[in-house]
Amino acid sequence: AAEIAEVEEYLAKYLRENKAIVEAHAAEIAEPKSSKSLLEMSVEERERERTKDRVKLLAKAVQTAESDGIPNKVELRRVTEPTLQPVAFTKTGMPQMSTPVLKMLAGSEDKPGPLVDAFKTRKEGEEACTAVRALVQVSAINTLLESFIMPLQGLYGILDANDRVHGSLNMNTETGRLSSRRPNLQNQPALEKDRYNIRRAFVASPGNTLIVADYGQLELRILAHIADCTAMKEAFATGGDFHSRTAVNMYSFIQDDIANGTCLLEKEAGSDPNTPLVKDKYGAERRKAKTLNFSIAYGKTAHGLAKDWDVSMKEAEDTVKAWYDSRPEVRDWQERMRQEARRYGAVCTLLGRRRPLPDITSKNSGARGRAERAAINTPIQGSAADIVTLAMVEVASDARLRELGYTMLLQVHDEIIIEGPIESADEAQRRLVHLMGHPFRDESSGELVNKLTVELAVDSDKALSWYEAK
DNA sequence: ACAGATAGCGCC
DNA sequence: AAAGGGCGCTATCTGT
Ligand SMILES: Nc1ccn([C@H]2C[C@H](O)[C@@H](COP(=O)(O)OP(=O)(O)OP(=O)(O)O)O2)c(=O)n1
Ligand SMILES: [Mg+2]
Ligand SMILES: [Mg+2]
Repeated sequence: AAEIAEVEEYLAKYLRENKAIVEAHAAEIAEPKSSKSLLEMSVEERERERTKDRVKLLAKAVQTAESDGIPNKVELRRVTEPTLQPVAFTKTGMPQMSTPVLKMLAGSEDKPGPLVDAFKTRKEGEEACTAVRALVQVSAINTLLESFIMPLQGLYGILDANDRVHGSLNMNTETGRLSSRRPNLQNQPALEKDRYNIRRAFVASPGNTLIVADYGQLELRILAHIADCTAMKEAFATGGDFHSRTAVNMYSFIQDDIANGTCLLEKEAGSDPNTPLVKDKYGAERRKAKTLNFSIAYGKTAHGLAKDWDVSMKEAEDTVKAWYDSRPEVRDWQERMRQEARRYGAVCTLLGRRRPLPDITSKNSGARGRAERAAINTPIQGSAADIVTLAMVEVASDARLRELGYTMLLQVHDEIIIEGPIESADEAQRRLVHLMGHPFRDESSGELVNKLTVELAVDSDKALSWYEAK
């Protein structure tokens, strides 16, 4: 609601500033769109159509989505054609109207983009830029409302008689992960992105609690094991956290905080237990670092890095090089996986799940590059899925958890959620963490063990709602 | 009017 | 947008 109010306020301000224009063009706004294509029109007709589209755009922007909906791409295209040079084209050759393109065209309040020059007067151009900026915001919020809020409000028929949701878990992915649908419970907004507090809608039954347990740095641990990377395994053996380390490298203010003694990189023996860790104090920064770590690990190039993170090509190259130089075995292992894919047309996971990669020999460099990156990702992501599946089998069949009244609700790739009576929560939580940390069954002894050469660390929390369990 | 593709949002 | 990987949902675009 706060977010919607913010946008409405923005649009209201815009309305005040542009009301006169909208009113002055009431006639054109009322007039239906010409059925002719822009190409068939005379110069005068085309000019009138563009004026019409522009003022309709303004009118819609100030009305917000409730009445007429927000302008669609065709309308935006008609406003920007034909004087504006298209930035990019769709597959079928139409000028692209994607969000990055629109943002670029509209620019910022201080510095309008090229759209400003697409109109007869400067004033008209600035108005159009303001409208497009407003529309990009409204559009993003609309997507959130449509794909997360409205389904949970029951607008698409996915609720049962008690207003509960029962998403399906599917076995349909290339790597062995599960997916979830109707609703997708594996992509609900989380943490700072959960601006509507959607996760508060997911609650335990009365008398019960949710227990959430998530592996720490799961795929990096598996990479260290499979590639047999000495530096990574040593780091994990002493409680190392690569996402935190990367966050420190990325943000000088975290470095300062650590130098100041008011923050700790990782938990280590003999350190003050009251000093907060980077992981807890800088969670948002650590999540950005996580994205960077996995992006590089799974084949992101310096070019892509420079673009996405807005850094120089030099800095991007140094970053990728440093990442691999500190993990030489990973570089070699990835090359072996590409060779394996070329030789056998497939790669395998820890438990032997096999993914065919026919495009590995494609003459299309785009398709081939994709297959090469899949060849280095699938053994890791797929092995992580293997391990989580093993853990889920143990959780589902565990006699103690059953006695305590706990049932498994969901997995989110490296996270397992169970629900049961509050009074047994502590023991159930310890049990869940233990099962996830020791998901393999030893053939001879029948004991649950961890067969990897790295520890499987598990973070866990419990709460009445999913929102609180973080 | 329909079906498949695309765009843009979210998660791991 | 674009040479990180793996997904799903909704509205819209696009071709028939
Ligand atoms: N942008 C992302 C996010 C996640 N993953 C994969 C690798 C992760 O290991 C796994 C699980 O996601 P988490 O968010 O739980 O990440 P980690 O387990 O690595 O970190 P944390 O210690 O915060 O749980 O999903 C990925 O490939 N790309
Ligand atoms: Mg994790
Ligand atoms: Mg996770």
